[in-house]
Amino acid sequence: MHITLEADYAVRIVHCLAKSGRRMDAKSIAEETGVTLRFSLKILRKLVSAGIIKSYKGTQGGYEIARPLEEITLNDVIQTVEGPFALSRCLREDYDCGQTCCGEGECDCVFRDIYGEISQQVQNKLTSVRFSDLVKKEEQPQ
Amino acid sequence: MHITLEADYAVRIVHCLAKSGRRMDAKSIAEETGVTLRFSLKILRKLVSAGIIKSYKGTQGGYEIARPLEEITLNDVIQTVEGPFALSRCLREDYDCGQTCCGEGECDCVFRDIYGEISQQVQNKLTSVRFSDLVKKEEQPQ
DNA sequence: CAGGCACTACACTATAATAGTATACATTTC
DNA sequence: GAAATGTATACTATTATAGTGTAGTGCCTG
Repeated sequence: MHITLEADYAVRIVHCLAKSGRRMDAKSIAEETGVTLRFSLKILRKLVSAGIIKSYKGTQGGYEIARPLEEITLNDVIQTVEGPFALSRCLREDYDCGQTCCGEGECDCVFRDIYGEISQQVQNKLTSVRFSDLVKKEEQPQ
Repeated sequence: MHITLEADYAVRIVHCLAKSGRRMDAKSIAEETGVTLRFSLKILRKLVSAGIIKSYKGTQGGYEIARPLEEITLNDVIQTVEGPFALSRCLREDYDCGQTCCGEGECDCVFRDIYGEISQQVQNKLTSVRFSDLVKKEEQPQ
């Protein structure tokens, strides 16, 4: 029902890096966001793979935002961790709902369309939120 | 991330009763919906408590829809099983997100508003779907 | 008015998904 | 070349979901 804690953490982490505007090492990110170091590292790697942040090894290494904040949306970050938002399992391609109404593999019941539409709306909404806006909003409260 | 299977089953069950328009016993409902009998019974009880369906004991007992189909929405059914839709845990009253940005008990970060707004939209959408429409839609396909 | 049918109640177990951790390794800078 | 920092993969713990067991209650029918 909820987005996972991991996705929630990922959002916090990107937000943290976006706010700072500088390179930060995993330890600082973990402290700042309240996520354990190890779990942060795991999430950071996924964000790197997704091209949302860049990593640098060695002394003075760390992570920084990889592209303009205008081009990073909430949906990008959440999707990196848990895939595209789907209200019901039957929207997943590989899911077999087992309903008599539905054929093999592909669910075809009346609810699929409704769930699909709602999921699309959620994705659109999440896509409309850019990290540039979030950072701006906090700099000038109100 | 997804609504639970239980909620999904609950929707199928109400839909099944709505379509039939008659009293049905748990066994028939279970067969019709593909949900195991025991789990059906559990869900049926919740739906009875919520006033969505009525139950009758004894021989010739069973379940039937308790109010006009126009007054039963997808949201009613899903909410009965899993409470109001909330995209993130921090929307739950009792949840402490542990973030440094947030005070005790009440989360106050920038994302809360966004998640809250989206959750409200999902609820509105789910509330707009009445079982009367669903049954009608299937009687006259297209 | 008794017997069985059908729902009720609650507590328990199993499974799966999420959350978190351990260990070993690969780069980079000083 | 040593310390700092990220990478990779596999493992364990915890929680939530899904499903079951057992006993009980009320109602209809014969």
